[in-house]
Amino acid sequence: MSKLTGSRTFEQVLAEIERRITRSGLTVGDRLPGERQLAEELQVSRSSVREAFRVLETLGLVECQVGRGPNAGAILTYDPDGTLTDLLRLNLGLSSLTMREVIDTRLMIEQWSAAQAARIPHDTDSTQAMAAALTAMDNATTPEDFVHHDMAFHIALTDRAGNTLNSAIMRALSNTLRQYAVEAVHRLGHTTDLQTDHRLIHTAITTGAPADAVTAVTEHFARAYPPITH
Amino acid sequence: MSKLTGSRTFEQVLAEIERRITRSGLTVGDRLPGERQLAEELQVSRSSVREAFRVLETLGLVECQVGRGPNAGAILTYDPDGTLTDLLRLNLGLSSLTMREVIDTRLMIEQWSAAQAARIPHDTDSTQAMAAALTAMDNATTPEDFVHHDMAFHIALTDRAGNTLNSAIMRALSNTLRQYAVEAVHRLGHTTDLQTDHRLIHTAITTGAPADAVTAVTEHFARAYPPITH
DNA sequence: GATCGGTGTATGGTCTGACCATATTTGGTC
DNA sequence: GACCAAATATGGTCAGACCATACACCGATC
Repeated sequence: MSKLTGSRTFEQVLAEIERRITRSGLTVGDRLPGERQLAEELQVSRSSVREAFRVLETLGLVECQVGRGPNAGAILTYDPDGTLTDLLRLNLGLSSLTMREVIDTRLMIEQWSAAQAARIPHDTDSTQAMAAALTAMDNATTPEDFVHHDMAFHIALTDRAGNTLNSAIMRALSNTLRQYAVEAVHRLGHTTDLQTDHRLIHTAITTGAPADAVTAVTEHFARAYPPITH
Repeated sequence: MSKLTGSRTFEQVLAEIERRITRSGLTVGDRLPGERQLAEELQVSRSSVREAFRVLETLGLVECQVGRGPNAGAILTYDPDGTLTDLLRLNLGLSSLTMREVIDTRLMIEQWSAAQAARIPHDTDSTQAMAAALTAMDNATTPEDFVHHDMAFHIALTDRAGNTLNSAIMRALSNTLRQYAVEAVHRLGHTTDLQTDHRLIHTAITTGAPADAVTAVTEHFARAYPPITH
């Protein structure tokens, strides 16, 4: 239960909201009661409700909109990426995590995803996304632009494996590594080798060769994020 | 920057706190200014500071203690597990995630960790933790007790690979699967096969056989979490 | 001098009530 | 029917008060 049950009032509000979500079958897109209404229903102050909402918002479960109408209020949503990205960035700032660990975890997910993607039947969405990212990288003129489409390529690869949890983690890891990747491209000075890697990965997946896909991903990472780096 | 920069006041407070953490080299164990002081320094209301603190607390970066003295106030800490556990549980509640995805991600991490652990030199701490968990599982009398030590075994395995990010994710996944695992043990009716698996994994790691370790982990999961399950 | 106990105080936790900004809804006017 | 203005519901913010807690301080006692 961790932080969602406790003596503090806002934690009890959290517990009640979680109860309503699980019991009453609330799902993504549904609206939560307004702050004032929930405060009165639960006999707590609006401040406590608001603190609970901040927690839910941090966890990527609700989005809050001001104003009036069907789009206003707290809406249940699904966005773990933001939470995970914040979590990674702040822990990197606190030095309780190293860039190398982030890179290794991303390699782990991509190896796994590439193997899975090569085994399952074609998924037009993610396949097209990968192909589009490849050509976009060919046409990229700046490192920033290249990295943008590079991220799209690797995310599409992960999505193709079909595990939404891995996809969410992958997105957060990519966000965290974005600036790092831009600098890496600047250092390399060119992107031809990286694109060669990408096409090897792409071919291995589309031709259904899991082992080749894993090897290609591994070699790509060795080139893009050599072990020397901090 | 995601949620940490925005127009809302508490988001600016968050940005300022993050700035202080990264710039001023604040680290785990240090104290943040009190709510009242920070409110005055930043010329915002205490409510806004509190909402920012709730976010930081949710992200596992600070712990708040009431009272007075060196242990009171907001202390920088490091506990991503709690955040991730909440995140997983709530997303399972929202049905935006399935138990199977959680299990697959855990398998991925354990395969990777087992391979890493078998390659690196012995680490007395985690090696002893694994051995202790094995004997504790032998002596366990209830499924709850068994699962408790089973979790310790698998977490020690992951820790042994030396990636704190993977360890944090692994802990959260284990927490999420705890009840599920207890029920699985009840269904099985006995734990001898599981223990055989554990000892195979343990031996493969301590004798430095990465491939065997991966195989053993994979087969263990096939037994403990067969693909039929919901 | 050391120990014990009461008081002071800084801290987070909560509540109330007010006001603002925004976006939709409502209703009146042309 | 189209358009514009007022009403309204919503989150965002603020100020100020009070409570519970846990340590700090200081005096009395041994």
